[in-house]
Amino acid sequence: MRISTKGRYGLTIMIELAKNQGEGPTSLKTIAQANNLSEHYLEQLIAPLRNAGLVKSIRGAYGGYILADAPTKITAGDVIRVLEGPITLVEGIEDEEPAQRELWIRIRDAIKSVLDHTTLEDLASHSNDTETDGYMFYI
Amino acid sequence: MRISTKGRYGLTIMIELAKNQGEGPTSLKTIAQANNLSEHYLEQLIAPLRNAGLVKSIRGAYGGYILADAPTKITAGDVIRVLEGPITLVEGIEDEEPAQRELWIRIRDAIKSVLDHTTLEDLASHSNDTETDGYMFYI
DNA sequence: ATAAATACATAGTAATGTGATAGGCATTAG
DNA sequence: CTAATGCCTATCACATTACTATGTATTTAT
Repeated sequence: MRISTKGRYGLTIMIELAKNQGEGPTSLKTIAQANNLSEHYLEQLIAPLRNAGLVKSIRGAYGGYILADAPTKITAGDVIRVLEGPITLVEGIEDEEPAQRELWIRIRDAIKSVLDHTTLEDLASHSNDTETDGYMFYI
Repeated sequence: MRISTKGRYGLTIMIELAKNQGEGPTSLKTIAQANNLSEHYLEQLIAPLRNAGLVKSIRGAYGGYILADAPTKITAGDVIRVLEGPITLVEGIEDEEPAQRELWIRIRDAIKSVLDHTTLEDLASHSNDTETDGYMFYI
């Protein structure tokens, strides 16, 4: 139950685009350098985001990417769903054991609620928070 | 962001033990056959549950496993935590990008709340529900 | 005592996913 | 034209998953 770097880096890209919104295209090179990530790897992550219509690309020199919609209209769920795939908490659809079904449903709903109510604007506006707590990321 | 069969089958074992509570030890063979699972694989899953003190083993013929505590005292979180490891939503502890921190914290808290408030008794008492909806497992 | 049933242990393995790296083609501003 | 950038395909090392295989140790029923 881990969110891979796909989703995390994808969100990083989208947050950067949200911060630069209205200022012309932002290149992946810029984002990669600012976040110390591999530009080539980010290319692979933004391809599905483009195909999903979440970003628009401007090709050629001084090109880059812009958000396809306002930061208030794009949610973390939009991004995570594209990059982490059709997220299945459990795989077996015809689960022979109904005992666990309600548990997964409750967890799914909880995650879904958070993802779909957090917009890129929410995330971009917290970029300057600095408090850190490593344990916070363990369940 | 998927819960593997480790966690699922582990819960299956624990739910079976909860249902048979007070009726002597239940063998893995019985549980494996009832749920159409590999007994050998279940052996590997129950080892950490035993080491964590969630179940007790009775060796020898007509032995098996019993819950180490009442089904009302053991939560889904106890089981999932043991089998899915120290669950990290994200890995980087010293995250350079604080923008996403609050998102992961919210999701973590939501999942944690569900896992820690669902007991084996809750799960065992829903064993006979039969409604099915495949889409329910996608986020 | 013996045989059956069961827990306990270790190793191997095919398939898949992750997190990249490498190289090159296509497009466009200047 | 040239540099900057997007776009595309391939490859790869590593870890994880979901088992399977092959035992050994322990206890009970007979």
